[in-house]
Amino acid sequence: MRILIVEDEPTLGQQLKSSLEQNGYAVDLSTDGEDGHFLGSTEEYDAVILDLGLPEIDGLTVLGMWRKEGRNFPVLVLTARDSWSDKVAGLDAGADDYLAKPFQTEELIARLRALIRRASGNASSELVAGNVRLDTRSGRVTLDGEPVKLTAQEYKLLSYLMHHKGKVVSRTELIEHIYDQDFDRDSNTIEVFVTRIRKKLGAHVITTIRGLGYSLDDPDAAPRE
Amino acid sequence: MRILIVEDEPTLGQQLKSSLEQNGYAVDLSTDGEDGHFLGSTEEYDAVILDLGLPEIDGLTVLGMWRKEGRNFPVLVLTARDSWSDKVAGLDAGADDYLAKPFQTEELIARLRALIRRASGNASSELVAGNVRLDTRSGRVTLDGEPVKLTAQEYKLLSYLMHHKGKVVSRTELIEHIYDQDFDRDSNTIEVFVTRIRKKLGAHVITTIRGLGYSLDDPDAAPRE
DNA sequence: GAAAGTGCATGCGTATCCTGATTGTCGAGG
DNA sequence: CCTCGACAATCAGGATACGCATGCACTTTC
Repeated sequence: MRILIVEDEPTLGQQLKSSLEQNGYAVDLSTDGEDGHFLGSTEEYDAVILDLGLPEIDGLTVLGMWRKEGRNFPVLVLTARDSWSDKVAGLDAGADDYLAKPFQTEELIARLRALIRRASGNASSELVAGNVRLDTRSGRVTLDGEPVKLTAQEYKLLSYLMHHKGKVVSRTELIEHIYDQDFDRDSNTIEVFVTRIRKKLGAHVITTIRGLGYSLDDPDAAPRE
Repeated sequence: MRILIVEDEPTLGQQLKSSLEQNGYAVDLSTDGEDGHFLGSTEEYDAVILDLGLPEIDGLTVLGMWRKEGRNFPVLVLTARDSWSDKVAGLDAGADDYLAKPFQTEELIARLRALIRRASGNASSELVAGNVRLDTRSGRVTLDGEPVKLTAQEYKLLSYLMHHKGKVVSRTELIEHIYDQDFDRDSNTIEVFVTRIRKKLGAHVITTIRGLGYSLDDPDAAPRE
């Protein structure tokens, strides 16, 4: 885990740096807003500790610039000022947490842990097979990055196949998982939807295994010409 | 956005509830740990406000149980005690933010906003999708820069969709997050409000995915079908 | 008490699904 | 190598469930 500290008081900055390093973090320290902004824009950090009372550029300004640039690392804001209106401004400017000086180092570290945990918490569960991607959280499918519109049944079928990538899935298994309970077993709906999916995503995505069922293979895993 | 408050002091609890409701949240209120835990385990919340000093079961215990069950909504912890060791314990137990009593209601709401914003992966307090902008701080919505008047429910629905931009949101999910507990699940209210929002903002903002739900797309991110 | 907001019910139009028939492929055996 | 049977793919038309729009009654707000 890599942390950036932007803090103009050298004493406090150094003290924080060594505390965090003792806790296993890699720490970069910047003492003014301009330099700090540059580091945050160019390097990759898991979290940033930002002092509001900076010379030259205000901390809030720096934060706003990062957010405009699309930087979305979690930011913990430090300030000597203790009025709640400042807190509100900081939080609304895009800060994720707030700590008023003076503070206990233990508390800072605990909040940092919580921030990083949460930031990594919403990782999107994405299934990938070749040039097809299916995000189960958002329920959306892309082909070579281009979004593809699937109907409800098409999505269900593709989703099941991608969850069982590489495995041969029989028609009855598909019917059992896509439809509820009693459904006319001898109908060719599955074939119909396989056809439709192939039309939208390309024929190669779903392989037919004659007499057994279908299979969805990842070309990367099994390179074949 | 739907919030759960677990607070044993009835006066404070009610006061918080109405404050949040005035700010457009759907709020469930629980006055003891056991009931609160049950609600948090069974219903869908976007954030939880949890008092540590509860009768029967301790707040920290409740929080720990939720996290063990895999519940990962953001939790804001309240406590009368002001020692930092309690804060550390709370944060390590899985809390995402911390507020010591007494506090300003404005600060609570600001922190709540920040929590929800981060939980949905957004860095800025202003949500943008195409030519529609929604400022969560002021509760204003603009279309091509022109302010648009939305009713309370319309705003709630749009806000939820914008917090989950790109995701396909089912009708039940919308109902669960816009309304509190008891509400008739099978009604066409959602469709009605979708219609009304489309009338005000244009039909293109909300996409219908037949059989699955609705989705709010950013034209920049999704150029063509 | 007027005005605005909310939620339910109705009828309508259409995208989506399923069915059944037809056409197309594969593979074994002559 | 050709033929034939079995299985799979495709096509198109009708049925249906789904979502949309509108009107109306109830509630809330000022």
